[in-house]
Amino acid sequence: MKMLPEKTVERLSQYRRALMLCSAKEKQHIYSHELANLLHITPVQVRRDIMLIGYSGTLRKGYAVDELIDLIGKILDSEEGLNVCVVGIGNLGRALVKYFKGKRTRLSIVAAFDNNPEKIGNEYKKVPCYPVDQLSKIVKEEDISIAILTVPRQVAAQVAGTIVDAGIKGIINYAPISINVPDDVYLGEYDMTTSLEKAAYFVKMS
Amino acid sequence: MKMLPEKTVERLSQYRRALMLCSAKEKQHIYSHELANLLHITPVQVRRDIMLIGYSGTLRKGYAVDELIDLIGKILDSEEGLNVCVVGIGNLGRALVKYFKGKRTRLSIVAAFDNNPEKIGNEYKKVPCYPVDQLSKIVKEEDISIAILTVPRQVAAQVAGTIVDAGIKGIINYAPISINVPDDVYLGEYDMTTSLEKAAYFVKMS
DNA sequence: TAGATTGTTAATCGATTAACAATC
DNA sequence: TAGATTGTTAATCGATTAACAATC
Repeated sequence: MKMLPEKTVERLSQYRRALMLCSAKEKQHIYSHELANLLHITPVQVRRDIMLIGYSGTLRKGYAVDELIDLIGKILDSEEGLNVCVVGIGNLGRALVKYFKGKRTRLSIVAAFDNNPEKIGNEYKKVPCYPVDQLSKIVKEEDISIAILTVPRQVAAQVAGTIVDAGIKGIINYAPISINVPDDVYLGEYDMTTSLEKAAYFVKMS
Repeated sequence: MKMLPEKTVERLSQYRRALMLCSAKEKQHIYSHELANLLHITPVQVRRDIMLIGYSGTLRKGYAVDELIDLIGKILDSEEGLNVCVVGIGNLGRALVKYFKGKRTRLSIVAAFDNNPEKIGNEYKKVPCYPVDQLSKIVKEEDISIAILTVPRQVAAQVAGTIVDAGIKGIINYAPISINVPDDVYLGEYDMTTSLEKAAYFVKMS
């Protein structure tokens, strides 16, 4: 299948989560406007996204919840699953491990890395913590393809280099500085300072 | 001044941080292409953003670092400063407090809220923790205008209601569900599951 | 049938990039 | 002068929304 637009991919992830809540409540069909309300977007956008993934609803009945969940799974998930590591196991790293651990069968956090001797060798939510200099080795052993970077600003660039050299294919960067990666490595940057300053600007201006 | 585009506001926050690092290294001028490299964007975009905020560089010399920092401050920061609270002081809430505390003079985290009795009454990085049912009172007393929401999914909707009722003007939602707020309240939603699933999709497809 | 809903194309909007004039 | 750089308009690109046909 052709690559979907970024924003559609983001919404598919959110549709799935909303749909799984519906499924848990035994709701079997859902209208585009209902799904739209759950995500606070428009019904047209929902229908367009669903059109893009090639699914069809039933007129006057809406979309079959479980079918749509399965289809989104086929699109978003890798058949064999992907392994993820967290680099930097401070508060933010632990929040991520705690949140993701066990949430998805096809996306699992299998290792953490840190340089604090007190943390190395420990497990957090059953995820073992290794020293950063073993990153390359463990990434190969455990076949890890995505790294979540939650280290302090000062070491972010250097650690990012280590991660890229280890052959990681995607990095999610929560460190408060932009990092540099080759073109063939996916990079998502999420900067909490920027989020907060942006909110402050729009609150001030409104 | 007229409202700036969202993306420009985000980049201004990042320009400022990069510029402050330059300033700390006693670098006094910076070219658009240097600033662009630090953020991994194009020089044209840097120049266009700087044009939008009405600043001018010097031909062949670039932009004066400290002047630009000051101007971005005038645009992003409120003169009187804004107060912020964190609602839900788990790992993620603590990560945010630890990271922001003392970072900005015009944007301070002044309170945390939680319902866990072990946390109430404690301070974390000098930020006091109150029970959620005192939110409205404390928000008024401390003149808080922005809330960062880091509570579990199950209670997010309800807590969001409490926050809106207390008169908060901006919410940054890190809870893994979309929340509903009136039109006049700024809402930024940052969903870590979506970030990770998006990365997985593009890694898989690349 | 009338109303509600899906599916899809075309128009619009917002953001980025290309092109280039100005000038040190 | 030639080359490097800023500043700005116009073109392009990507995403959303409006409009509407189809149909249960």
